[in-house]
Amino acid sequence: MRNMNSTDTSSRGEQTRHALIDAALKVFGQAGFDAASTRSISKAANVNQALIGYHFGGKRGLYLAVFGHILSQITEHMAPVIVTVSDRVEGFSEDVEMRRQEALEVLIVAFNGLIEMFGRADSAAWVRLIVREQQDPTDAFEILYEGMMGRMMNMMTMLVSLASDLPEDSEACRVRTHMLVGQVLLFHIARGTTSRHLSWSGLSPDNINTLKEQFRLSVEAQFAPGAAFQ
Amino acid sequence: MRNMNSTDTSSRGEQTRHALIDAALKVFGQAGFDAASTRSISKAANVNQALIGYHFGGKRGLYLAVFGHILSQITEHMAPVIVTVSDRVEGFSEDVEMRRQEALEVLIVAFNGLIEMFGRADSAAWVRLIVREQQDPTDAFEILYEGMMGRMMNMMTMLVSLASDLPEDSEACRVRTHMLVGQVLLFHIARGTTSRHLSWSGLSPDNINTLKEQFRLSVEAQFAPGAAFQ
DNA sequence: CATTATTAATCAAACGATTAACTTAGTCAA
DNA sequence: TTGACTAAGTTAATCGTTTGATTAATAATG
Repeated sequence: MRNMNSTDTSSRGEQTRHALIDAALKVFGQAGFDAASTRSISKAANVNQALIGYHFGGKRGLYLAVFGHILSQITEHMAPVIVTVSDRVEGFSEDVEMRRQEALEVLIVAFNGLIEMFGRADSAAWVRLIVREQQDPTDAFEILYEGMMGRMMNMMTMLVSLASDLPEDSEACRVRTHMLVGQVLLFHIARGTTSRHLSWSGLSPDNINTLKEQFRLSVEAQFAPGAAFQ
Repeated sequence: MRNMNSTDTSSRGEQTRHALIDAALKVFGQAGFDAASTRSISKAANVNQALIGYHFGGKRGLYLAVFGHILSQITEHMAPVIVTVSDRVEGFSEDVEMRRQEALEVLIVAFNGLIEMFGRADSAAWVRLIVREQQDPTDAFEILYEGMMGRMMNMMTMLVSLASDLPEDSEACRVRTHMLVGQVLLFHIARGTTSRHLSWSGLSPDNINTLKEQFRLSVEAQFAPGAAFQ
């Protein structure tokens, strides 16, 4: 019964699928998987409820399709960042101290890409979905991690290793990388506390700039030549 | 037949309420508010389903009661930490440099308290609930923030201010404080990524110690006398 | 004219809430 | 000590809704 036509990208069915994924992204993000009803999603997409079953096999199938969409969004945004990082890493100096400084710069570039991606207005919906999946990951999270997030974490870890004296595969290096990610992501994850403690409503471009600036100061201090990094 | 005290805290009803809150904490934490059914909660509590309505007015009332319970747990754990901090702050030196060093030490003590609290085995259930509430806070989150979390954030901000040159009410100071919290909390919030990137399953006492150690190194570098703070 | 897509209607299951009957426990007059 | 009386607590059953899924009939497409 169900059929995924991949040649007609703007066929009738394709439009419906797109409308459903778009609406589902918002409704799932707002309410979570269980609280979101297929009826509210189909209504938001201006589409008959039975079409969810027809095109995606069911509610769960639509949910997974949403994560496929998120993955493509993230990939699209981070691809140029990854290319930039790869290019610059190849040209790193032989000198240890110079290379540390270069790696530090690239590390900040990479994290700025992360901050900007999560700062985009339309990312708010899928940040919620990702956070929910983090709690007890399912197949949906697997799509993201295998597709992109794992790669990004490894890239960040490599840069941290180059910018410090920590071996790339050491636990300390991975923990410190994780902490850097935490410094950035909590502003998006813990909106409840963020909005109250900082009196920020949402994350304006100004707020994003403040974030990038303070993160840079923090990282430069942590990776300063004299810093006790072991 | 007059053994039972009339002002007792372990009357029949009180036992039922406790059993329900205990079970609800687990089920709500596991599945979230919507996916958790009153039937599954009452079954886990070995109690009739109608008693949720009788004792708490309904599902939502039980949910709020669970957050009241969480608040008391957090308060219980953090109270001694807050006392310690308050005491030591009062005895801080007049000398600026010495005070910075003292504040840094106390800051680490305070954060270690935070790390230990979230590291407790039984905290996993309510960490999930808090994270869920962070996304779009309701009355339930208000209970936590007004009751404890706001106070703690302000305390941390004060310590950051004393350990740096940042004014306590400056945006930079609050942002940096928030980043420190993020360094610690992401390990509990983003379990999906944590477990994959670090090959940690759950958070063992060893992992907690690693966390404290690496956090201390990070903070000492960030607050080193030479660090460019602001 | 056959494939693809859409529609309204309907299904059984699960949901939160509520009811009325029933049990337990503490109070107090006799 | 007893036993009727009352309030608090508990129980099984049922209420009306909403849920995700599925059906058969219809429409659009190329």
